[in-house]
Amino acid sequence: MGSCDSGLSERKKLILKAVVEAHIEGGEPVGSKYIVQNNLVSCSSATIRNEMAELEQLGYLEQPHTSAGRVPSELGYRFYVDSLVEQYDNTTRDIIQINQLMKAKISEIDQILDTASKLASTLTNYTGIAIKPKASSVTMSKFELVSIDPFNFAMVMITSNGTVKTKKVKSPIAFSAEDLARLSELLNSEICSLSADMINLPIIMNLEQGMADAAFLVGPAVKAVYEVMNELDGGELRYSGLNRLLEYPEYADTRELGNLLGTLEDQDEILDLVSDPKRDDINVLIGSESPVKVMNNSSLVFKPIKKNGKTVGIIGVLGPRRMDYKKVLKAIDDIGSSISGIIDEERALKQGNTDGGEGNGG
Amino acid sequence: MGSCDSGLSERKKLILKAVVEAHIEGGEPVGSKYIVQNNLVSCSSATIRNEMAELEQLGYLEQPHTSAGRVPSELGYRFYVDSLVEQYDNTTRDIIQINQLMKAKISEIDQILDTASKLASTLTNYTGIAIKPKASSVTMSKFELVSIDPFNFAMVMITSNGTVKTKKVKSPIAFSAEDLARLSELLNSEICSLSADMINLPIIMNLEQGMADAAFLVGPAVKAVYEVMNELDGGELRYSGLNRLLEYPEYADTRELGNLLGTLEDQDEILDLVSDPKRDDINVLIGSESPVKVMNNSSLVFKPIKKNGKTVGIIGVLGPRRMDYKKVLKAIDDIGSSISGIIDEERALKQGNTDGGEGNGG
DNA sequence: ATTTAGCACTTGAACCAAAAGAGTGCTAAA
DNA sequence: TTTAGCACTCTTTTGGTTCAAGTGCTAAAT
Repeated sequence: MGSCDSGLSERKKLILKAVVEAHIEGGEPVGSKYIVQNNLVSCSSATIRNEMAELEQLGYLEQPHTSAGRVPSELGYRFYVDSLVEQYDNTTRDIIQINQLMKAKISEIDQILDTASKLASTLTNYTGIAIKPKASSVTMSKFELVSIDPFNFAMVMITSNGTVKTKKVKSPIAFSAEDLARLSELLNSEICSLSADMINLPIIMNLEQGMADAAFLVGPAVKAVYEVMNELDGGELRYSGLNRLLEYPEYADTRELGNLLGTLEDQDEILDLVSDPKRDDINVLIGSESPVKVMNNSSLVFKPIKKNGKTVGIIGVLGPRRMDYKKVLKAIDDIGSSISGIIDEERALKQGNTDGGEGNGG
Repeated sequence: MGSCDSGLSERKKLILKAVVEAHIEGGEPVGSKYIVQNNLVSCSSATIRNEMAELEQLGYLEQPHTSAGRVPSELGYRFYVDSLVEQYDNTTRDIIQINQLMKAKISEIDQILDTASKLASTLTNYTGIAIKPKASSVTMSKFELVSIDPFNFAMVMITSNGTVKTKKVKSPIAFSAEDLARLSELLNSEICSLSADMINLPIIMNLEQGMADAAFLVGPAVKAVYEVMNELDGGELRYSGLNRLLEYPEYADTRELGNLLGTLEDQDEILDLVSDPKRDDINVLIGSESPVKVMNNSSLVFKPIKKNGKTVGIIGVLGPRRMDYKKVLKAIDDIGSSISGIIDEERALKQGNTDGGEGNGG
């Protein structure tokens, strides 16, 4: 294609590509030295410098300041991407098949909690959280594996209660597309409709046997399944309005926020934390009162949602330790009461309960 | 109540409360000078200093360093919160009524896009986005107003297509609970099932007349309704995996991220941006190629989802300008194709199409 | 004609010391 | 018991100096 030529010599293209990819990789400006040291182009640094100067003049590279390396300009990225797209258009695409997974129904209680969480966030201007009731003995009903690169793939799982979970899995050894397909087949045939405690050694060994020389994939995969099952077993945490926390200087350091988010993702800790409320009513955990270390500068206000005197969910607000407790307490209390009303109403409507226990798994 | 006493003198309580509230308000350590200047306690700064020193010894306050003001300790917050809760327990709680709103069904396409967005985020380690197809002529089917404080309330709205939207509204003048109730009644009776262009001046004047001396609420409320309708009219944007962006130094400055998020919330801009794709296939907007200023350091890769040759949704990935385009392009392309397959399959199932379109989009 | 080596130059980052500013603790007077 | 005043402490800001990285250019080598 002539348009792809752009009048750039092959070497310039090579250098441009090297700069773009090195910058994508590392995020820092790329110097001429780096390129020769990594054998990305075979000539001296001086030559690279000359070429880079020209590439800059042509608009493909930029210099943050005189004594820094080069960074791709927008045009540079554009050139890189266009050439990628071109090369990509001619490639056979391996299309992900995720039919059923995408169409999984979200349960009603999920929706209620989700809305509650959003409302809590809007009312208080902090992050709203909602915790789904325990759904004991979850099983998997479908697996789909998606390759990311030769060492990573994503597991998309649909569970018996209709939740879709995505998990990234890292393989110790590079795997092939065939390996992944085989693993998918095996998981779907062997693991589906098994609860967590039914996945025992014989089953794992069976899987490993089935995978033959790609048995190394079984361990990480099973671990991911376990994790998801346990997460769901212990309930599920959703949050909304994360961005509101960015307003507060407490979270100006991104690491602080990152840690907190990490903790939220790692739901176990939070779940442990709220699963044993001291008060039946509204609870306030201030800073390190919570056993979760990373929350030392944050507070959590939450309230269990009761149904027949049994906790079926939790809603709350997460924010800086110096949150406006007055506002938050009121909001959570109101929303909590409102939801309880809804749930009770639902119960009245369903009327199908025999022993007063819960009737649905989600 | 003896437990509330804690052996603190009334003045100490007053000072503690002042410090807590000032710190909640401002986020900075509170000095003795500040307290007297704002007339929070009526004595000299020296006295306050003495009291604060004692409060610190008692564990209610802390000093970040010698020459800083005081900050509430966890015990301080705890004391404050406990007294709040106590006072709160005796108050009549105004419970929010949001029955139907909470139970609104999320449409299937929403769920598909949501899952797609999550998957995109997992696969690429950036933020996934999904844009819902335009739903022209949305109407509102229910309003619920929730008071935040005398100057702010939240509007929770359920729309004809089943989406629940929450919006915070600021009133120019303080309003009462009765005002809000009346407004809610009026909105539900007058605005429901009207499309955006049917809300005209007579209707607004009618509302204002109905609100009588609280007519000042009508303007902001109608504006919020308008906004929601326009947002939904133009589609809806969802994102997931925001936290992944925190890993990248590009977003180390929280403001950068905050701006970006603000832009995402302000969906119009992004919607404009993607609603006119240059390619039918995969699109890449690099930095300031997008007309959205705030995205100068970010890139957006997206792909329209087609059905009968018509765009019914968009999925994509948002990340730093130096994103791994190779990975992202592949992921988006694959997911997009997959979704197209699903949608087509659905169409095949529904069979409601009169003008037989082409076979498949994938 | 092109590539390479060498060197002077530029410039942000890191570091340090001094000055400024804020708020306290303490003492002595009211 | 409260208040005024002042010395003291500790962070923040400022300014200047050094350091290291990477360049551009010139002259030599291929």
